[in-house]
Amino acid sequence: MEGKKILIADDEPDILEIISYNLQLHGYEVITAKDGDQAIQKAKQSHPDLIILDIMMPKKNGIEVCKILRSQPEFTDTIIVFLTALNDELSHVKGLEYGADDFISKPISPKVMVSKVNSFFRRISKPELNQVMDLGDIRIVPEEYMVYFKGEPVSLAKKEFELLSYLASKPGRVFLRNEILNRIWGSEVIVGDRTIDVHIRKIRQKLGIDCITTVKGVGYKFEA
Amino acid sequence: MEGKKILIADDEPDILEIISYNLQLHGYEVITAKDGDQAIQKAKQSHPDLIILDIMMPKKNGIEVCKILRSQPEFTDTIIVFLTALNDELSHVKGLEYGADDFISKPISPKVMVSKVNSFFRRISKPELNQVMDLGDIRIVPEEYMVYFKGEPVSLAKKEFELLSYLASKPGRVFLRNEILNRIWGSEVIVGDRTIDVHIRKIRQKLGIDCITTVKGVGYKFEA
DNA sequence: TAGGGTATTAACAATTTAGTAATCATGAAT
DNA sequence: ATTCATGATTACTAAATTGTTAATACCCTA
Repeated sequence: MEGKKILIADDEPDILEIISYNLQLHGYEVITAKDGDQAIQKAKQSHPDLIILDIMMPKKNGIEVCKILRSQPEFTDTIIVFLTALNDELSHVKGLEYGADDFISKPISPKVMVSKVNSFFRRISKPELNQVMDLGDIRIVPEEYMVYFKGEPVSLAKKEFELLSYLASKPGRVFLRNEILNRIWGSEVIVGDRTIDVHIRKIRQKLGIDCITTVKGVGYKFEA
Repeated sequence: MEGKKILIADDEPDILEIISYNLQLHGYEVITAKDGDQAIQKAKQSHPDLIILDIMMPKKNGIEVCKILRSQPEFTDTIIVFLTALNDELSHVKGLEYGADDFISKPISPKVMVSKVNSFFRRISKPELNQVMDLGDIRIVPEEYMVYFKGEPVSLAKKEFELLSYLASKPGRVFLRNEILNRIWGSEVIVGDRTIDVHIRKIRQKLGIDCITTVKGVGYKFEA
């Protein structure tokens, strides 16, 4: 990943050190911050592509930082990820509310950290994602969060839209349930088994046609 | 190839000696056996990545050894290769029928032997799975969980698809019923003997042509 | 050509998996 | 404060897949 910028905020210098060292080894540009205020300040001046926030930090905690950044237009597209203690359910919930994209549980090995970071970038670097997609009768316009069926606008909710865009990003290709969960819900968020189905159903309902095919025991695929 | 284990079974000590010496020079770990029974015993205790079997051996011949090993779950991914006399067509045919992956004709120079062995590992180490398979009129696209017959899409259920993909992964090679069970159902799951047949039937039915040949008493093979 | 073993087949039963509708919690909008 | 949309969950239903059985059919060999 050539020269992507990552901001890491944590109050433990050791962690900051070891993580940033390893990420730099893999070609990332790393900026560090040791508390919440610094995180905000550095984020504003360097515009990172990915921000990793420890929840527990002096000055402002990770959630506050996230909340503040998310409210600014220039950070709407930035990936924001939290570092959380292993079973910190509350932070997960709070984090999601304030626009976190995913979570990383501590403790974590540098190796795993790097691979997680790689996957975040893989996730967003899909070029299709911000481009208008024309697929037969269906046109997906990410900019507007809108889908058009034969020219008629159909408004989908956020999750529905993301789901449809994801599937449509590679028509014909089957996406496993797990892949979908990881991509749309994040790797550490656990949602019930039927949740995907329900969203799929809503999409089918709203579009009026069945452009999504079920592959039993495997997953779903988009077909024009 | 760092530390791959190779088992060679041949009843001529000279051949054993010269081949194993040369393979060791190239960084392979070599185990030798001088007859069929020993080959089976050593295979079980050392779990080699590649097994080279002379056809003509005391105790049990190469084909018998192959058949026995192939029916055990732990050897489904092991490459098994036969040493055959140059024009021994019959052994070639028989060998394929009992699950050999390839043949090496005798006499063979150590140099050629080493390069053949290298190529076996190269072939195996790249995961062919997920790759589109084009086999005459039939095209298998794992990504889509779809099979095309003369361009026409044919949708198979999960098990059917897995089964077909497996057989088609090596056209001409016969897969023993046990191998199929181990690979598609896993070694813990026990299903009746007729189950495979039924799935094979469905595949034949859906595809409309008989690309799967029955080898009575042994197993099935894919043929384009 | 009769018999043993083996595969094919169709019908059925079991199991697994997805679809659905109703419901709840939450936050945003009015 | 009430309403509304979203998103998740639940319990139930529907459907497809998968496995079994049992009645043939097939082929080799004697």
